[in-house]
Amino acid sequence: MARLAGVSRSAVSRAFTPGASISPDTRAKVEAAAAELGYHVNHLARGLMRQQTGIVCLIVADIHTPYLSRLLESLSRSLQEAGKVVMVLNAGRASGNVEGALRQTLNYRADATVVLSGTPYRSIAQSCLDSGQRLVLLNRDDHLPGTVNLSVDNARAARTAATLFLRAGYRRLALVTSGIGTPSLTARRDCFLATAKEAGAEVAVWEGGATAYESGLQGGTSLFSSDEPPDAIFAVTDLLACGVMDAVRHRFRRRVPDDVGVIGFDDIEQAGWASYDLTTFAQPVADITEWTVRLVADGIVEEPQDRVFEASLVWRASVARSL
Amino acid sequence: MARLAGVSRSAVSRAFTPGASISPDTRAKVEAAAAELGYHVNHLARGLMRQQTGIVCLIVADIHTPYLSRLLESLSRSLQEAGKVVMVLNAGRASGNVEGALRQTLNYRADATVVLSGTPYRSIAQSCLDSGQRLVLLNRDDHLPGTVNLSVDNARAARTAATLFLRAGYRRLALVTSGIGTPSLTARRDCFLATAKEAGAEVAVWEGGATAYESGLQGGTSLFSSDEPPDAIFAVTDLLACGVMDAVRHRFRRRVPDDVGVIGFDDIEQAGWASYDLTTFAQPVADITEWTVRLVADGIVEEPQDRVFEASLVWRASVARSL
DNA sequence: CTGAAAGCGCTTACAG
DNA sequence: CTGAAAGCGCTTACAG
Repeated sequence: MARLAGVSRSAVSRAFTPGASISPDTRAKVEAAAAELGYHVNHLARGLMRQQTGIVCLIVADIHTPYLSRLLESLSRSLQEAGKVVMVLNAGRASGNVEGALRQTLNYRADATVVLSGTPYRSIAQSCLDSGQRLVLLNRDDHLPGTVNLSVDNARAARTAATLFLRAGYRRLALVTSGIGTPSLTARRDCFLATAKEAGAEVAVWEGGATAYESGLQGGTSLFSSDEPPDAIFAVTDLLACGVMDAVRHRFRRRVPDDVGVIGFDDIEQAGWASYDLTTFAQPVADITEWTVRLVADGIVEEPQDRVFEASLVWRASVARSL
Repeated sequence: MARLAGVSRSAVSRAFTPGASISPDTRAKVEAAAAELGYHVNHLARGLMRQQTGIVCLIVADIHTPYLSRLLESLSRSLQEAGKVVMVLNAGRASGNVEGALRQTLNYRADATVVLSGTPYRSIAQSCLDSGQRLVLLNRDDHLPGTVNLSVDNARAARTAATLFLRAGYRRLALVTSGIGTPSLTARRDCFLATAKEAGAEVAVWEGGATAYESGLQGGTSLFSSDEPPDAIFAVTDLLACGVMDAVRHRFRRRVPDDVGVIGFDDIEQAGWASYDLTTFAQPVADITEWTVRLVADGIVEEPQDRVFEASLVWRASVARSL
């Protein structure tokens, strides 16, 4: 390559390094040769010398899920636009775990890794930090020193949900959540329960299954099979909420929002579909993305700070308007 | 590292190479040292020497879409289990294009790349091939020599859809498709139209927008605003079908399947939800995944062969049973 | 602005 | 089974 261009290896290196001091003339020669040979800088070799590879790893499970796939889309796009390249490490049950993914992260000398699902052990996370990685955790509540936590104000949203129901005149509240107690879901549950209690309202709780449509279907069915079914249900996730609504409507012929109010969380695309028209809280995907890029790609060095973003209420038609 | 273990660099290399000749004794020493130092083999450097990096790139747009995110999940999981690591290159409009993604593929010396969305130019695809990459294209109809095409039998499915409608007694057929003429969508449209024509049935066509729920909503609305609305609609995609159903039901108060039959394509999760219960064709995700892994990770060298998989009919409740 | 040299962290014949 | 040496494809001081 250098030979064909008639210059030194250094020169070709400089030709592909933005801002390197090289004359337009030699650059042209290099570019011509590159075009002829189909030459592409080997970023792996480059990463070996510079102290960065340009790789940022995204550790995630349940990619097929509406919220996570949207976050993945947003993150991958923005990271890419910031000049990074995204490695996706699937940490689902069947496909290895968070630890294995974190190890890959080390093997490929990622500049940074962001954990969307699961919680890493302290020890391996520390290894990542030690290797110079930036580590950002999304929606975890454990705080590892040196990492950054980006999260959502679950407490406030859950409180709002309870308040909304009460104000609209619903009295027999219920909560549907999955059996997988991630920090986010637990926070939503606890705050909803606490707010209801303060207001003197009882809350029926259904907890089980994965965070999926089927669980919502089950939960809704179970709740409505009791002697005194609820008249308002906070489903801790839109997927659950869709299941709940379908149970309520198709299995029990109840109307939403007249007979029963429903609130979800995430604002997945389906929440806006006419069949659901679900009142919910929108995940601050843009904020999460923006800050992740800032932390991970822009090399902000100032003491990394945790952030809590608001999940904004999206008013739709699954809750009766206050009287 | 080698020093701490008291062995040569070669020895530590062999300790991490499965099947290398090394005594249990020195392996133990190396492992102990590795644990103490938190050492992880640098796969980038390794990739420089061996002729493979272990990286396989997935080029994809619209990751947030139900079908694509499911395929991505399946592919990433299986590739990972086969010992590969997945790089996701977002080729959406706003985030660079297929060419840019393919260039990254070259920069990172991927062992293989699979194109889920978009069609690469011949020239750059050729560069990938020249660099020794395996290149698999999903659902494209252009055939680049040296690449493998994995696709779905769109023609047959579309023919089946038309036949099903006709047999069930529907007479005023319609087709809803997006304005983006990907090979798959075009094939579905053309075969549906041809089959209907053979049977002497006219088909109203609505074509526009992205392949999304909103387009379906629009298409359904437009079709039903005419003097003679259809009584059966083949939506070329489930997302479109959901939009169509919502338009039909919520805007025109028609019943599915009594007043109008609907068939979709993809079998996304939502197609199975009680609010839709959509008859559709299931994408052969398992087949696609299996063959991709086989081609990409298992190093099958035999002359690469294109494959066409069947999309199996999933009978649900959006089409009336034949009389 | 340019080139020769050293080095990034590995692996792989090659001897032993 | 093991080590010394060469080399993968780059970048980066260091002189000029």
